[in-house]
Amino acid sequence: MNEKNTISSITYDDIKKDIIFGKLKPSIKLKLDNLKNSYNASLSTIRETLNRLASEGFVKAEEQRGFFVNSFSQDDLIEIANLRVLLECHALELSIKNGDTDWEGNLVASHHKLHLLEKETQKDYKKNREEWKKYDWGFHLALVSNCRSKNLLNLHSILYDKYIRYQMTVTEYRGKEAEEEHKIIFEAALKRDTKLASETLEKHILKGLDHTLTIFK
Amino acid sequence: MNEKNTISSITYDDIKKDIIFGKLKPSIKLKLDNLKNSYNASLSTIRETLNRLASEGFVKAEEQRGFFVNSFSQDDLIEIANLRVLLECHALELSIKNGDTDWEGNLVASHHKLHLLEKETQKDYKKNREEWKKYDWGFHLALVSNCRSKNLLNLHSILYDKYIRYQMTVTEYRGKEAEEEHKIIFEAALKRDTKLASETLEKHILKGLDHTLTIFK
DNA sequence: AATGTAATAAATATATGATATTTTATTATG
DNA sequence: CATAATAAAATATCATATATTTATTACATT
Repeated sequence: MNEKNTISSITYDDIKKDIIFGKLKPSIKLKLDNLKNSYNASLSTIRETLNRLASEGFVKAEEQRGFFVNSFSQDDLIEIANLRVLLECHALELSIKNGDTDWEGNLVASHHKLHLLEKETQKDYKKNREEWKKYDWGFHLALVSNCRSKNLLNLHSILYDKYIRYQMTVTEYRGKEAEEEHKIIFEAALKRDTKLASETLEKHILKGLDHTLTIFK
Repeated sequence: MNEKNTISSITYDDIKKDIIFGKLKPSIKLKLDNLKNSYNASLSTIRETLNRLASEGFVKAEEQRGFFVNSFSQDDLIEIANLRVLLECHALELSIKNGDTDWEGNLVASHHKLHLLEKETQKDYKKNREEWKKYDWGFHLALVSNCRSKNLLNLHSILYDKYIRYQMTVTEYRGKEAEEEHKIIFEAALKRDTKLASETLEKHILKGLDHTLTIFK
């Protein structure tokens, strides 16, 4: 149920994915005619998609001059990381407070799946990036999913993707350290240790930021 | 310079405004053909606009079933108010910390203009709602404008509009009390009293929430 | 000859109207 | 009264036409 049927939504997913994983590189111009051919959709459909992505901040729309993949900058990355800390830690705290059995079960499952994949990822990061992102997202979403604010969850998911877009350009996997952080956050959340969970999550995001900032050096 | 030339951007502004001020009522279906006629634009242009507004959360898009003005609910309003507190107070604190002369000047000006208009507004709120919103926004923007995070400012402006959409349906003006809060925030910001400014801003938003919640009773 | 400006051509974005597909409403049938 | 078949309405998509921007060329000035 709730399948994505329309060309529009398929195109949206495809282009967004290509931006996040760097197939469509920062700052490049998105020429409508090119996109039309590579994504097999009409101009109107492409424009709808780009307008949506522009609203979310993955694409920059310049009136009558066209669309561009949003550029990278150190400041932008720092802003995004800090906002992610603000929203995700807040959501995590709410989530833990509201914590119920379903949430806990889902959290255990998603951490387990992430943990399994982390081993694979260490072998060949580049190859497994998409998979890794899927399970990392699954875990972080499970953490905050019980915050009872759809508005907050929406904002958070966009911010997560923006953060990850930068991270996906870094060639080395942060690995061991990040896994350890995941584990601490996970266990703290189960124990309802809001403070430890939130503080470790903040560290986790900011250390990821540091790791990613190397691309600007 | 930087004028809004395209039909698309004009239509976007118009429809957004009509949603915020309740001319397009919550939950109603936005039939493309009707909009096409009332806003004098082609179907594709209307669709572009609605896709943008859907991304921002003013419109709900249901695949192959069309577009609807986002519905009202008590929970949604509470979520929005709380998120506005989180983001706006955070931005205010940053803004005050970075506070410079330009920021201060702009703040004085915008508070002055708001103060002048508040007197007018008391006479005939319904008539002056649009004007009031413009100056209230001017003041709140001036407060946070120095936070040095474009990402934060973008999110904040959308949240502000969502909050105000609810408030615009309330017939009575909160008046005196809100004006007093504005004044305290303003003076605290000038004195660089971050704590007082932030705490009063939080109260201000939450009292506005209470006032608006009456529409659900 | 080098540089700046104006005129033209090409590329591109914007906007529209026509067609195809899907959903919703209506009618017919068991 | 429920279900199936049909008709109507609405959405989604596309192909084409118009307007704007960008690139190229020609011309004039120092």
